[in-house]
Amino acid sequence: MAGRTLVGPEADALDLGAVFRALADEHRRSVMTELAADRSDSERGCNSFDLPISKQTQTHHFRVLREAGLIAEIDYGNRKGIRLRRADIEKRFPGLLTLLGAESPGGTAPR
Amino acid sequence: MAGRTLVGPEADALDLGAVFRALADEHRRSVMTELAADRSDSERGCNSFDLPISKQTQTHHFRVLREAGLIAEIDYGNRKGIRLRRADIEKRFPGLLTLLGAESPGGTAPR
DNA sequence: CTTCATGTACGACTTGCATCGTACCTGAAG
DNA sequence: CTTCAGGTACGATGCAAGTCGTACATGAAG
Repeated sequence: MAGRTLVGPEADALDLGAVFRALADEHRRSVMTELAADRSDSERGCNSFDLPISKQTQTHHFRVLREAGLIAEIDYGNRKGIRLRRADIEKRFPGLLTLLGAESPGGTAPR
Repeated sequence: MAGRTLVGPEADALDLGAVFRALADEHRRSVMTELAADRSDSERGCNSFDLPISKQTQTHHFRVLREAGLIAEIDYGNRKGIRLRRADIEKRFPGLLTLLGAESPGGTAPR
């Protein structure tokens, strides 16, 4: 029941280059935007994001997000959970998550 | 004497994906970090950044930064000036420039 | 004019990366 | 046990991007 938690680098070791590279992809950014919008930071299933890509590619993207230090993955064996590392991100790069929310209001929004 | 100013998209049209893609490259990020650190926002020559890459590649990188809306290029014909679009960036993505300054304190810094 | 430094245009090369096909593993349900 | 869904590992593929070589344009200096 208790799965092993896979985490990337520690909070102080987060690399801004890796973070920007991770957030450069549309699919990964949409995942992060959803996670950042949920203030409860509840654990989510990794197929609850409705990504229009195959399973293998999703695995790849979640790995990139984890290695960038943005999320933690909880491995249950045949299932996987995703959790946003909000505290660590805010500690190392304050304001980054707020920035993700600023994507719609004025950008692609029809207003 | 007065060169033509080349600017990318307007402030409201800045795309977060393009911005992250632009900042994902080490060389472009170093340029932006230097620009963000100079609070006077003075115009700078484009070879004042000591980039360890060829002229052609520098041209390419500055073009990417301009098309992402992060800088403006002033064309003097045989010379070029670089200016940070601080106001526009702060208006659309407040806190982004501050984030660039957070690269050293705790990351690659020797402490 | 010629010379020179700066920057660009075009093309080629190489690397990185997103994507998917196939095969395999894991745990739950039957 | 078998079946099945969720996830991973590995390899292949196609495309985007960083890099540079060659050639050319621009304006200043001589």
